[in-house]
Amino acid sequence: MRVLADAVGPALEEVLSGMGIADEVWTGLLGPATVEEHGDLALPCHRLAGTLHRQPNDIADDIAAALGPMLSGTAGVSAVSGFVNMRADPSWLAAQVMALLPDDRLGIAVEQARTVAVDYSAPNVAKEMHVGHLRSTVIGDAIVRMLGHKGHTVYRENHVGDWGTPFGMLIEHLLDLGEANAAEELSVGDLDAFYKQARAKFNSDEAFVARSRNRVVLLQGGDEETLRLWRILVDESMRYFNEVYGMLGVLLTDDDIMGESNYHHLLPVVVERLQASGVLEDSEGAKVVYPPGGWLNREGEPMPVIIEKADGGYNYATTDLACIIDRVERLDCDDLLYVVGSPQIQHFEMVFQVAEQAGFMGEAHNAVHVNFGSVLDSDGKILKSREGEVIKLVDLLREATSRAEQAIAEKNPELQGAQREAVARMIGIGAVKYADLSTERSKDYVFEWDRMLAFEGNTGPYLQYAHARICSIFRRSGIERSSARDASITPAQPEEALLARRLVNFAAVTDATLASYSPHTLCTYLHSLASSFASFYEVCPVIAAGDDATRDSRLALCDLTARTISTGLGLLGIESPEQM
RNA sequence: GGGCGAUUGGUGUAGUCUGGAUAUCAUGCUGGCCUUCUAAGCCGGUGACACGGGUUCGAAUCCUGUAUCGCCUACCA
Repeated sequence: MRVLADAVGPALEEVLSGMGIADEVWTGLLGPATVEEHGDLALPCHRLAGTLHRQPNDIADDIAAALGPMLSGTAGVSAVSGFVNMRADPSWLAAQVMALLPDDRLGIAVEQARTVAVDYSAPNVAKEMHVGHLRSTVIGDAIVRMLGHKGHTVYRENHVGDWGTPFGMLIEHLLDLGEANAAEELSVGDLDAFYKQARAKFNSDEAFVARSRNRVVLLQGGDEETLRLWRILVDESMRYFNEVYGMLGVLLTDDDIMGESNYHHLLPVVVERLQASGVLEDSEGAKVVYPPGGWLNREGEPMPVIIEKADGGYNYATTDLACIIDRVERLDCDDLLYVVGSPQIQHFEMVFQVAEQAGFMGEAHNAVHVNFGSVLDSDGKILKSREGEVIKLVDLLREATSRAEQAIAEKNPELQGAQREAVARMIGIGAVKYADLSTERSKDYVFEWDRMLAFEGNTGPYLQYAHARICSIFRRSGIERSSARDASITPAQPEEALLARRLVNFAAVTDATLASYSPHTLCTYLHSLASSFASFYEVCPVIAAGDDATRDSRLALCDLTARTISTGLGLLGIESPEQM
């Protein structure tokens, strides 16, 4: 509990410095009490025993005795088996919660603005978006929202795969189909079929292969007609991606597209600058850089980053270096975030090392690979679009929405028509997003329909349900939400006190979430908040509370809980319906 | 072969960075709770730190070895 730690800090410092304990020693020991009955904060004293030459129990007793009077009105202090425990005083807690009531930001501070580029989503033109693309898009979206809320300047960078050798093949297939037919084919959203047809011809038809190779040369050379055809592929794909983004409700727009083709003209510049900085070497006809990480290949020989291939072509790493230059020098970014899967850990480590070595980034720049685990099939293999039938993202989202609509029809038949559809969308999409955001991002997970579409337990709908119930209380009481905000809060019942404790932690949890770019931290918190609300809801009648003071206090707790849930879910890119 | 990472109740999962008291939550199974604000809910029971060493007053957490799994290991992106 950060607010309590801040509040008791000065008193602890006074007592412990009097005992000859340095600040950095005890601040490292102070933490949340691991046993809830003991309190909110604990200071284990066992490690002090050596330096003070006394028993941990005696040390804890002495600290507690000195601290107790000083913290009167803030926290109750006790000593148990070598731990000093501090429990927030109900009146102090009430004051903290009441301070949040009029605060639109619910305690979340605006920070000194940094400029941050977030690279995420990055689908491939003329390829289907499948469930594997979900994580980058959803995690990136949450990080973008949180950064913005903290006052930072954020550049959303959608690094679309819109360039490279497959486009020769794709353009020739487009011509074979005829432009109008091809556009039709693409707009239906069956990108996989289009890609597979092209690939099949490429594998079986030599004339087609020759045309494709020639077409790549024309594309690279800037041939106008070829570029026009390429544009059709890109535009049709982007139209489809935007449809998916619309269903998902993420912030990405056409303005955020910075595909690989945008960096194409910079690639020779990357080579020149690496050359100039003296790190570029020749190896087997290719131009390479050996970053300082001690990387080895299969044969145990030093492994380089390939900047320019022996045939004069460029690699992925070269484009990433061009991106770094662009983001640092044109956008003036402090932080570069890459929301990209874990298999590319080594790639990014090497690229970052090259960028530092060549002076593209300095001490002030902070490049982070926000990696995430793979989506696996039921055999534990990575879901790949090339083999087998892959679940299309749109199908997952449609299924989620339709299951949600079915659930509403059963559980709340009064919701009808367009309103029901809108709520079904919020619940269905919220469930899918929450399922993806709520586990630690670096872990792999096995894709299961029922896991992604669960509406019970630790799920998005559970949090939305708590929110909707609160809205319902206000609807029935006829009391305006805003009128609850100058109430006096008295957390008399244990359920009320627990709810208050959780509410007060929101800002600290949000900061911790952003510090590690781990949306699951916020998810875990919001679930515990919703859970403590549900317990409160069972035992603390609000509208039918015995007296006005209790009712107003509870209404204020409800209002604050609803705002915390909707703000928290909002930071994750999940909506909070008022009814469900 | 080398490198990186993972392993927590039947299942899924938090905690591991920064060691602390009785390991979180969910699901499953099980026993209760709808004439009062939405039962997508609440209350109770059940059940887990891969294995072996080491460091420490104290290890899921740090070090080390083993097993199993995943990823990466130069001209794909």
